[in-house]
Amino acid sequence: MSLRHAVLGLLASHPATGYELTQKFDSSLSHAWHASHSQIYPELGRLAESGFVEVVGEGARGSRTFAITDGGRAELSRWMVEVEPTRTVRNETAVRWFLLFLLPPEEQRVVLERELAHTAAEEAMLRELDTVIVEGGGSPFHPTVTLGLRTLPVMRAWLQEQLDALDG
Amino acid sequence: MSLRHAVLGLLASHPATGYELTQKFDSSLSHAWHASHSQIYPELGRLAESGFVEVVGEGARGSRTFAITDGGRAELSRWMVEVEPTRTVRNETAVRWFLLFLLPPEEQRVVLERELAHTAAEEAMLRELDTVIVEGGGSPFHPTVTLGLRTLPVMRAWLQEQLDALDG
DNA sequence: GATCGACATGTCAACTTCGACATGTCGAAG
DNA sequence: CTTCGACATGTCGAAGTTGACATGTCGATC
Repeated sequence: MSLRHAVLGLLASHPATGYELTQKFDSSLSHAWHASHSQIYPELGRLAESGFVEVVGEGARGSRTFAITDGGRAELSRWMVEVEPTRTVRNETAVRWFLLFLLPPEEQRVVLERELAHTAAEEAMLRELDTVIVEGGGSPFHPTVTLGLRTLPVMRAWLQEQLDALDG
Repeated sequence: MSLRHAVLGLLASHPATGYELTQKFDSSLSHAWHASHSQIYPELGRLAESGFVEVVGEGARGSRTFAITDGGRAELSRWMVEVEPTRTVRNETAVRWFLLFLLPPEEQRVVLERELAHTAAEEAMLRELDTVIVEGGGSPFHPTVTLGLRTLPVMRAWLQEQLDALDG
């Protein structure tokens, strides 16, 4: 279960409310792991019970800000360094790209154009995020943005090539 | 649920037994979707009930070979072209890379070296698969292998840079 | 003819995830 | 003063996934 350590990791970077964590799962972490608020709130409760996070403040509308504890930091390190990674992946887009060439050419074209547009949009979003981070003085997550900005053009070029091959 | 369409897609490429499909999920499809035999056999049953696949032969040890039907092919096309893709991803390795820079440098180094070794091994495996496919006269899945052979070196270079940055 | 590893299928309880429902607050704009 | 959208948390049944248990066959090697 990576959810537990993903939440712990986000809190290791900065204290946050469940709501803010949900937003981070929707934005920065969305390319690695998906989770909705209905998973995040119970998980925060379990992490608190384990002593890995604690409530450090209460704000408007009943919001509670959680922070990682020393025990939580130790657990995060232990998991990152000592626990053998689970290499299983679940990525519907990758399944679709994999199966694409079983379709008739005209259907391939429709899918390729949709994927090309989506990839270009992702790239634009990442470029914007990159600017925000650089101008904001950096972030421990910046290297991952750099990686995305290198892999997305490779994917976009590949999609374009496949599209060109349909015509050629 | 992509499992259904991943199984359907594999059968669209070639008839297969549940056992063979399990092997394909462990090898070629492993970078896109993970599933074990305990999911695949019941799914084959459900696909047969829906009329998307059918048993086309029985072999040794009670094995049954399934093939896609015309209805199955239509369903695969419908899903690929008309159903809006779910863009959610679940990738523990990506979570680990994302959280890496929250760790102390010495722990980063350990993780980076492990990931570098794993990425190099993946690359070697894909190169071998590429050779097998090219010598075997091609495959509808070959373009995806090409994509992997382009993205993996980008990732490997990135990992190496992060490692170099720890020393420099 | 015994053993062993790959082939082959199946079930099931525990756990994780999804999507809908539910409830309420706060600030801004009309 | 009402309305509306963002903020904020929570539960729960249904669906999907995992990992262990279970069972048996076939071919090759000793």
